[in-house]
Amino acid sequence: MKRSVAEIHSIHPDQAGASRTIAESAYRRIRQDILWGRFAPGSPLRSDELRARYGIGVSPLREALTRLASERLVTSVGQRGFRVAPLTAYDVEDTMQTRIIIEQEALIRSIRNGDMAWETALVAAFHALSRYPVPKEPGPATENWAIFHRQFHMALLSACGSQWLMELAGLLFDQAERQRILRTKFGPQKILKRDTGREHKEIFEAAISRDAKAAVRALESHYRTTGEQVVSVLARIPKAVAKRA
Amino acid sequence: MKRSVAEIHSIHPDQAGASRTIAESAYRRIRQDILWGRFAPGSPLRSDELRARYGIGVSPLREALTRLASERLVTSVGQRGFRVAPLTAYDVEDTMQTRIIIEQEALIRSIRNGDMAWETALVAAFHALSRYPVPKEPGPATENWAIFHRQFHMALLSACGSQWLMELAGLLFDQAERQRILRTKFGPQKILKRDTGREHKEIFEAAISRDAKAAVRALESHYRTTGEQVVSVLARIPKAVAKRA
DNA sequence: AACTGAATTAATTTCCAAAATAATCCAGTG
DNA sequence: CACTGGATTATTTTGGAAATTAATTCAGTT
Repeated sequence: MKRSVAEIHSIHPDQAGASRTIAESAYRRIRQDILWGRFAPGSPLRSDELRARYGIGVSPLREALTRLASERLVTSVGQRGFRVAPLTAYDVEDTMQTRIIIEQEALIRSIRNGDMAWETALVAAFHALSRYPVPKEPGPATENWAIFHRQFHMALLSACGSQWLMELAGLLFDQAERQRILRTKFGPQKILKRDTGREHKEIFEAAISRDAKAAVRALESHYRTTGEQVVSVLARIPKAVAKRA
Repeated sequence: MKRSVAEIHSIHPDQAGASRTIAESAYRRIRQDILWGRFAPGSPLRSDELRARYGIGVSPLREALTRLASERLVTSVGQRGFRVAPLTAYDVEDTMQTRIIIEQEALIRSIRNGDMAWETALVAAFHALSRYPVPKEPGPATENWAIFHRQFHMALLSACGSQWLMELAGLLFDQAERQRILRTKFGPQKILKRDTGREHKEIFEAAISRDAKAAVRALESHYRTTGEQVVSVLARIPKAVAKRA
């Protein structure tokens, strides 16, 4: 039994429709704030502060944090509350490698199974991404670019036929996304002697021409470079020092 | 940077120490009840009923269910509550295949990296599993066997060095575990013309003798057989009919 | 009968105050 | 001065009542 692209596509919170509950929307807002580095890695997420910040009660807040903990964006220790997940070189490395495992498989299957709908969606996603100017500095334009970026990468995999692979790929994508954002936000500007547009083009063209080997190679190198860049500026990223042992 | 076996080992809820909060223990108890098929796939999890059953308030209950939803053991639709995740042939197939991808990689790395501590832990886990009588019918003995079974499979992978791979393997193991339990609980008894003990022995011996190829092959066939058996009795597994469209 | 929609009932979701636990402070002691 | 233990304060966690939303019932109409 196989699933259509449309069925599997866009299962992720980011693109899902309007939130039906406060807990859901709190989850998204906090998630976004963590992804965009508005809380330093390791910093405590105190319930009163967050309640004030998002204007909600404890129950939906707790629900949101629990959910984020299960995807490793926050950590939680019983009776000692929640913190933004810290970030170590090990985490970056591990995320990158695991991501490659998952996406490699998904990409191969996608290229094998992809029908015309897949091609079309991919072309569209690539076009949107390539036409959107790569932002020079943080701001709302950057956040838009990030949406197109995510959609492009997910579109690549979307014909893989596996709900689990899609979900795990999304999960790890967002982990890497936080790392990437922290890097651009706190790392030095000049590190950017890298042509991301070209890298995407390479992946795209290999995928569209059904060259699985080349596509996987390009994707892997793309992720590897990102990972290495993050590691190289890790020291500059602010970390909240654990006050409470 | 690499992590020790001990660090990565036993990160999963099942084996973690005593729960520090009610929400945590509710999470475990409900989880266990779902895994062991005490709620039919698709059946609604009504908050009043669960509160009475586990003797807890709404807040920890909700937290537990949210957490279970994030690992796909329950589904949730905003404003319409939670249900035990349904089970389709697609789910079984997808879980199996994804599991193979993850564990294959983890097992290869584990065999490559495993030190003496890994070997020792593996020998111990295998011994415990092989000496424990394979239970004929459901009961507490079966639940004990399941613990040893899980520990053996995780011990195989425990030297892979990747936290993510371990976590994802655990997640998918438990998905497959629910499927397996549903099968033994509701499927016909006689299907058991299968020597699980032999299969484990094969995997174990290949791993210990550092034959990655053979180990992966044996593991894959082990999982494939399990998956096929589940699919074959899927129709017999009770499903709650959706009363509320 | 089949359909509509208002009224009723049932369920989930939220807020908040009380309870439980952890962190901090501080005086007293060796 | 370091250290212990008890009191104080800060924070998390929980239970339940109130608010919100969904499901059902049923009278009125065609």
